[in-house]
Amino acid sequence: MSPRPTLADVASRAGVSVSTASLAFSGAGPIAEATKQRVLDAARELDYSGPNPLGRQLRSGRSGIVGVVVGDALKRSFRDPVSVQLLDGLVDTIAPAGLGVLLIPGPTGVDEPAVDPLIESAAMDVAVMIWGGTAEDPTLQALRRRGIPAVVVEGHELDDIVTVGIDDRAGVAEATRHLVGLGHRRIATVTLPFGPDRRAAVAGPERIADIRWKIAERRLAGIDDAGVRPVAVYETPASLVEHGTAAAHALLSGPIDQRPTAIVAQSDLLASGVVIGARDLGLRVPEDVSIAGFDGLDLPWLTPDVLTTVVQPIAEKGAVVGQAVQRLLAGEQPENAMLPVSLRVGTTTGPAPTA
Amino acid sequence: MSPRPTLADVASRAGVSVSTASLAFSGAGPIAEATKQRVLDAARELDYSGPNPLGRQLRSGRSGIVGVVVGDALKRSFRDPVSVQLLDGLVDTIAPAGLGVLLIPGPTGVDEPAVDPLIESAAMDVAVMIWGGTAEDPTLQALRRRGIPAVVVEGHELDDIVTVGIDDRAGVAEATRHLVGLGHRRIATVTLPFGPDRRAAVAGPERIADIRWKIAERRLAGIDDAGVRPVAVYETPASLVEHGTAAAHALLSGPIDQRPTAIVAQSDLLASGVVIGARDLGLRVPEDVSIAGFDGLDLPWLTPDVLTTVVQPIAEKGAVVGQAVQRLLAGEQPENAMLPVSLRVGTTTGPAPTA
DNA sequence: TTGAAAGCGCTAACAA
DNA sequence: TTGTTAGCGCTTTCAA
Repeated sequence: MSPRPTLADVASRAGVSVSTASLAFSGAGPIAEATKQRVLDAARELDYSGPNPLGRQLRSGRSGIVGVVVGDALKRSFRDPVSVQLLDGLVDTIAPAGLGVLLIPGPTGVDEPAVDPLIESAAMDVAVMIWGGTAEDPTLQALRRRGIPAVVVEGHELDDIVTVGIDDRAGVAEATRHLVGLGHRRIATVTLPFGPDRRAAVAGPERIADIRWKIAERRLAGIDDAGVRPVAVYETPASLVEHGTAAAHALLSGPIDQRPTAIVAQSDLLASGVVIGARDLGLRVPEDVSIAGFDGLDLPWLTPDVLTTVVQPIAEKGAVVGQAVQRLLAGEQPENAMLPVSLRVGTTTGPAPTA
Repeated sequence: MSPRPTLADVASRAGVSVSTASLAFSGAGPIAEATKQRVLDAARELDYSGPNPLGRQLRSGRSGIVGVVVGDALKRSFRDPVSVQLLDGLVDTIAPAGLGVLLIPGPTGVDEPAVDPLIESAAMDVAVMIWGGTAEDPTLQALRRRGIPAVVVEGHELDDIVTVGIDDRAGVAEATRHLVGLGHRRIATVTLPFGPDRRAAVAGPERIADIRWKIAERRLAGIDDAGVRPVAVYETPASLVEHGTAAAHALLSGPIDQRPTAIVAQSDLLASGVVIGARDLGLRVPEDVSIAGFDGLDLPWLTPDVLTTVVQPIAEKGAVVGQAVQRLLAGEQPENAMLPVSLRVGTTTGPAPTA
């Protein structure tokens, strides 16, 4: 089989110059209809399927690729519907602009601090980090070094990157106040990971003072904002149902007069795990314990129960990220964005037990 | 800010030729250690972060990109853990080779037959379709036209593409025989989508004769292989819990002497939905109705129940796809692969009710 | 409306 | 071990 034909082959077969042939495909300049047809015919005859993107990319200096750094192994990230829906909103927004998403696995753990080779050397015009990242993040540093602009979701606000987040602090505060209003006084919380050194345990004050990832920190601060001091802060290694279940077992096994009457989880997956764990222990939800989540997901397996949760506009967040990406590509400097959230009261929270 | 430095800038600052500078970065030839250091120093001084991938790509004719066509809107595809775990296995396998995954949304519906523009014009060396695709699939045709080799998961076996699948037909047959062995005679089945025109309804014979997507067809054939004629075939629009629940409502609402005593679902998500739906109707699982699934997922929210299911090696399937991709890149012609499955008996199947 | 020519940034023969 | 040279396939001035 012969090598793939190039634009030059097509041009010579059509009896025109390469530049004219280019025009026939790009439509980026005036060209006689007849000439154009001749070029396209020649292309068909040669089985030429259009300009090689590699040539175009080198010439334009643009790859049309948006690198998306997911928080972790894909397997873990994508078990989280929040990441997936965000990605979906992002793709929907940038696809019309001809941009594609390159998946880049994030750091797998503390022990393996090396960034994925794709971050060092893949062609991309912009990068998106969908889950946090600290200022000294090696990923961010590598991107900086390469001069690739970045959009960070739920991260620290830094000067040289664009941040897109939600008002999660206020959301958690509202959920907490809702519980206080129901008479709850012993409130515990189940959090997202504090940083790359993921743990599954109740966190002490020193540990809490050393939270790396902003998202956990802000949502924890929301409880404080509501004037509540949680009776326990349980840190999970990932936003997954099973970690919520483990948290429930740890938090709810104590004597009735000491165990929390309400639990605020920092994600819906964790919250639904807490619901399951509470039931494992023979507790009724919400009669014995009230449980609130965060995200506003649809959790079909919880039906008929509906989680009380802080609803965040996930797809919209993805769209906002997509817009920021396009603005960066256009050479503009997008503003940081902060999207609002709202409390949705479901069936998993109720009056505090009177006992 | 000045334009990004190029290899030529670095070379001239280091007082060497461009090709020597190239060697300093690629290590693809003999170079004196001192020279190399000089080049790297010059690079650091100029804030040069390594060769521009675009140049390398054009030169080599390779983008290092594997386009992965997901079955549908990402949102839907990635709610399916099977797709996600497959992708994870694939990424793990090809990442060490420096290959990246470009996400390409598949066709959204019948009404919108256009393929994603990325398929027509994104730079990629190989394409992977993670969920079926028929011979006349526009996606496959576009790839063919562009001369991009393809690996298809769970699809038709075609001459010019590599197929990776599992022995699902035998797996379903085994699950069905397990039920027959438990005394079940009235067995219904809940299937994956038949094709792009997704429906949620019991399918008649004509509809069944016109299944487009191989995966549903093969798993249905497995029931036949076990010598069972299903009392009803319920087709779902997607492998999601809620569709399984709807199927259960449709299949299990009839009078006790007519309703199926066992249901074989073509996925675990569907099966767990069926379990939930059966319980909604006040039926006990497995006392009143036995339910078997397919995939072998961990479903934390089903605990303490464990689904009886056909376990498939999903991550391994992803790895096999990754190997096929690399072989194609090496110019070889990989064999089609068919991976084995095995039945895992859980707590959701039991003896047929004696009534 | 078309063509000639330059060059995007890099790598790889080949020669020195 | 290093340098010279050519060119990957394309787009875009600029001139005709």
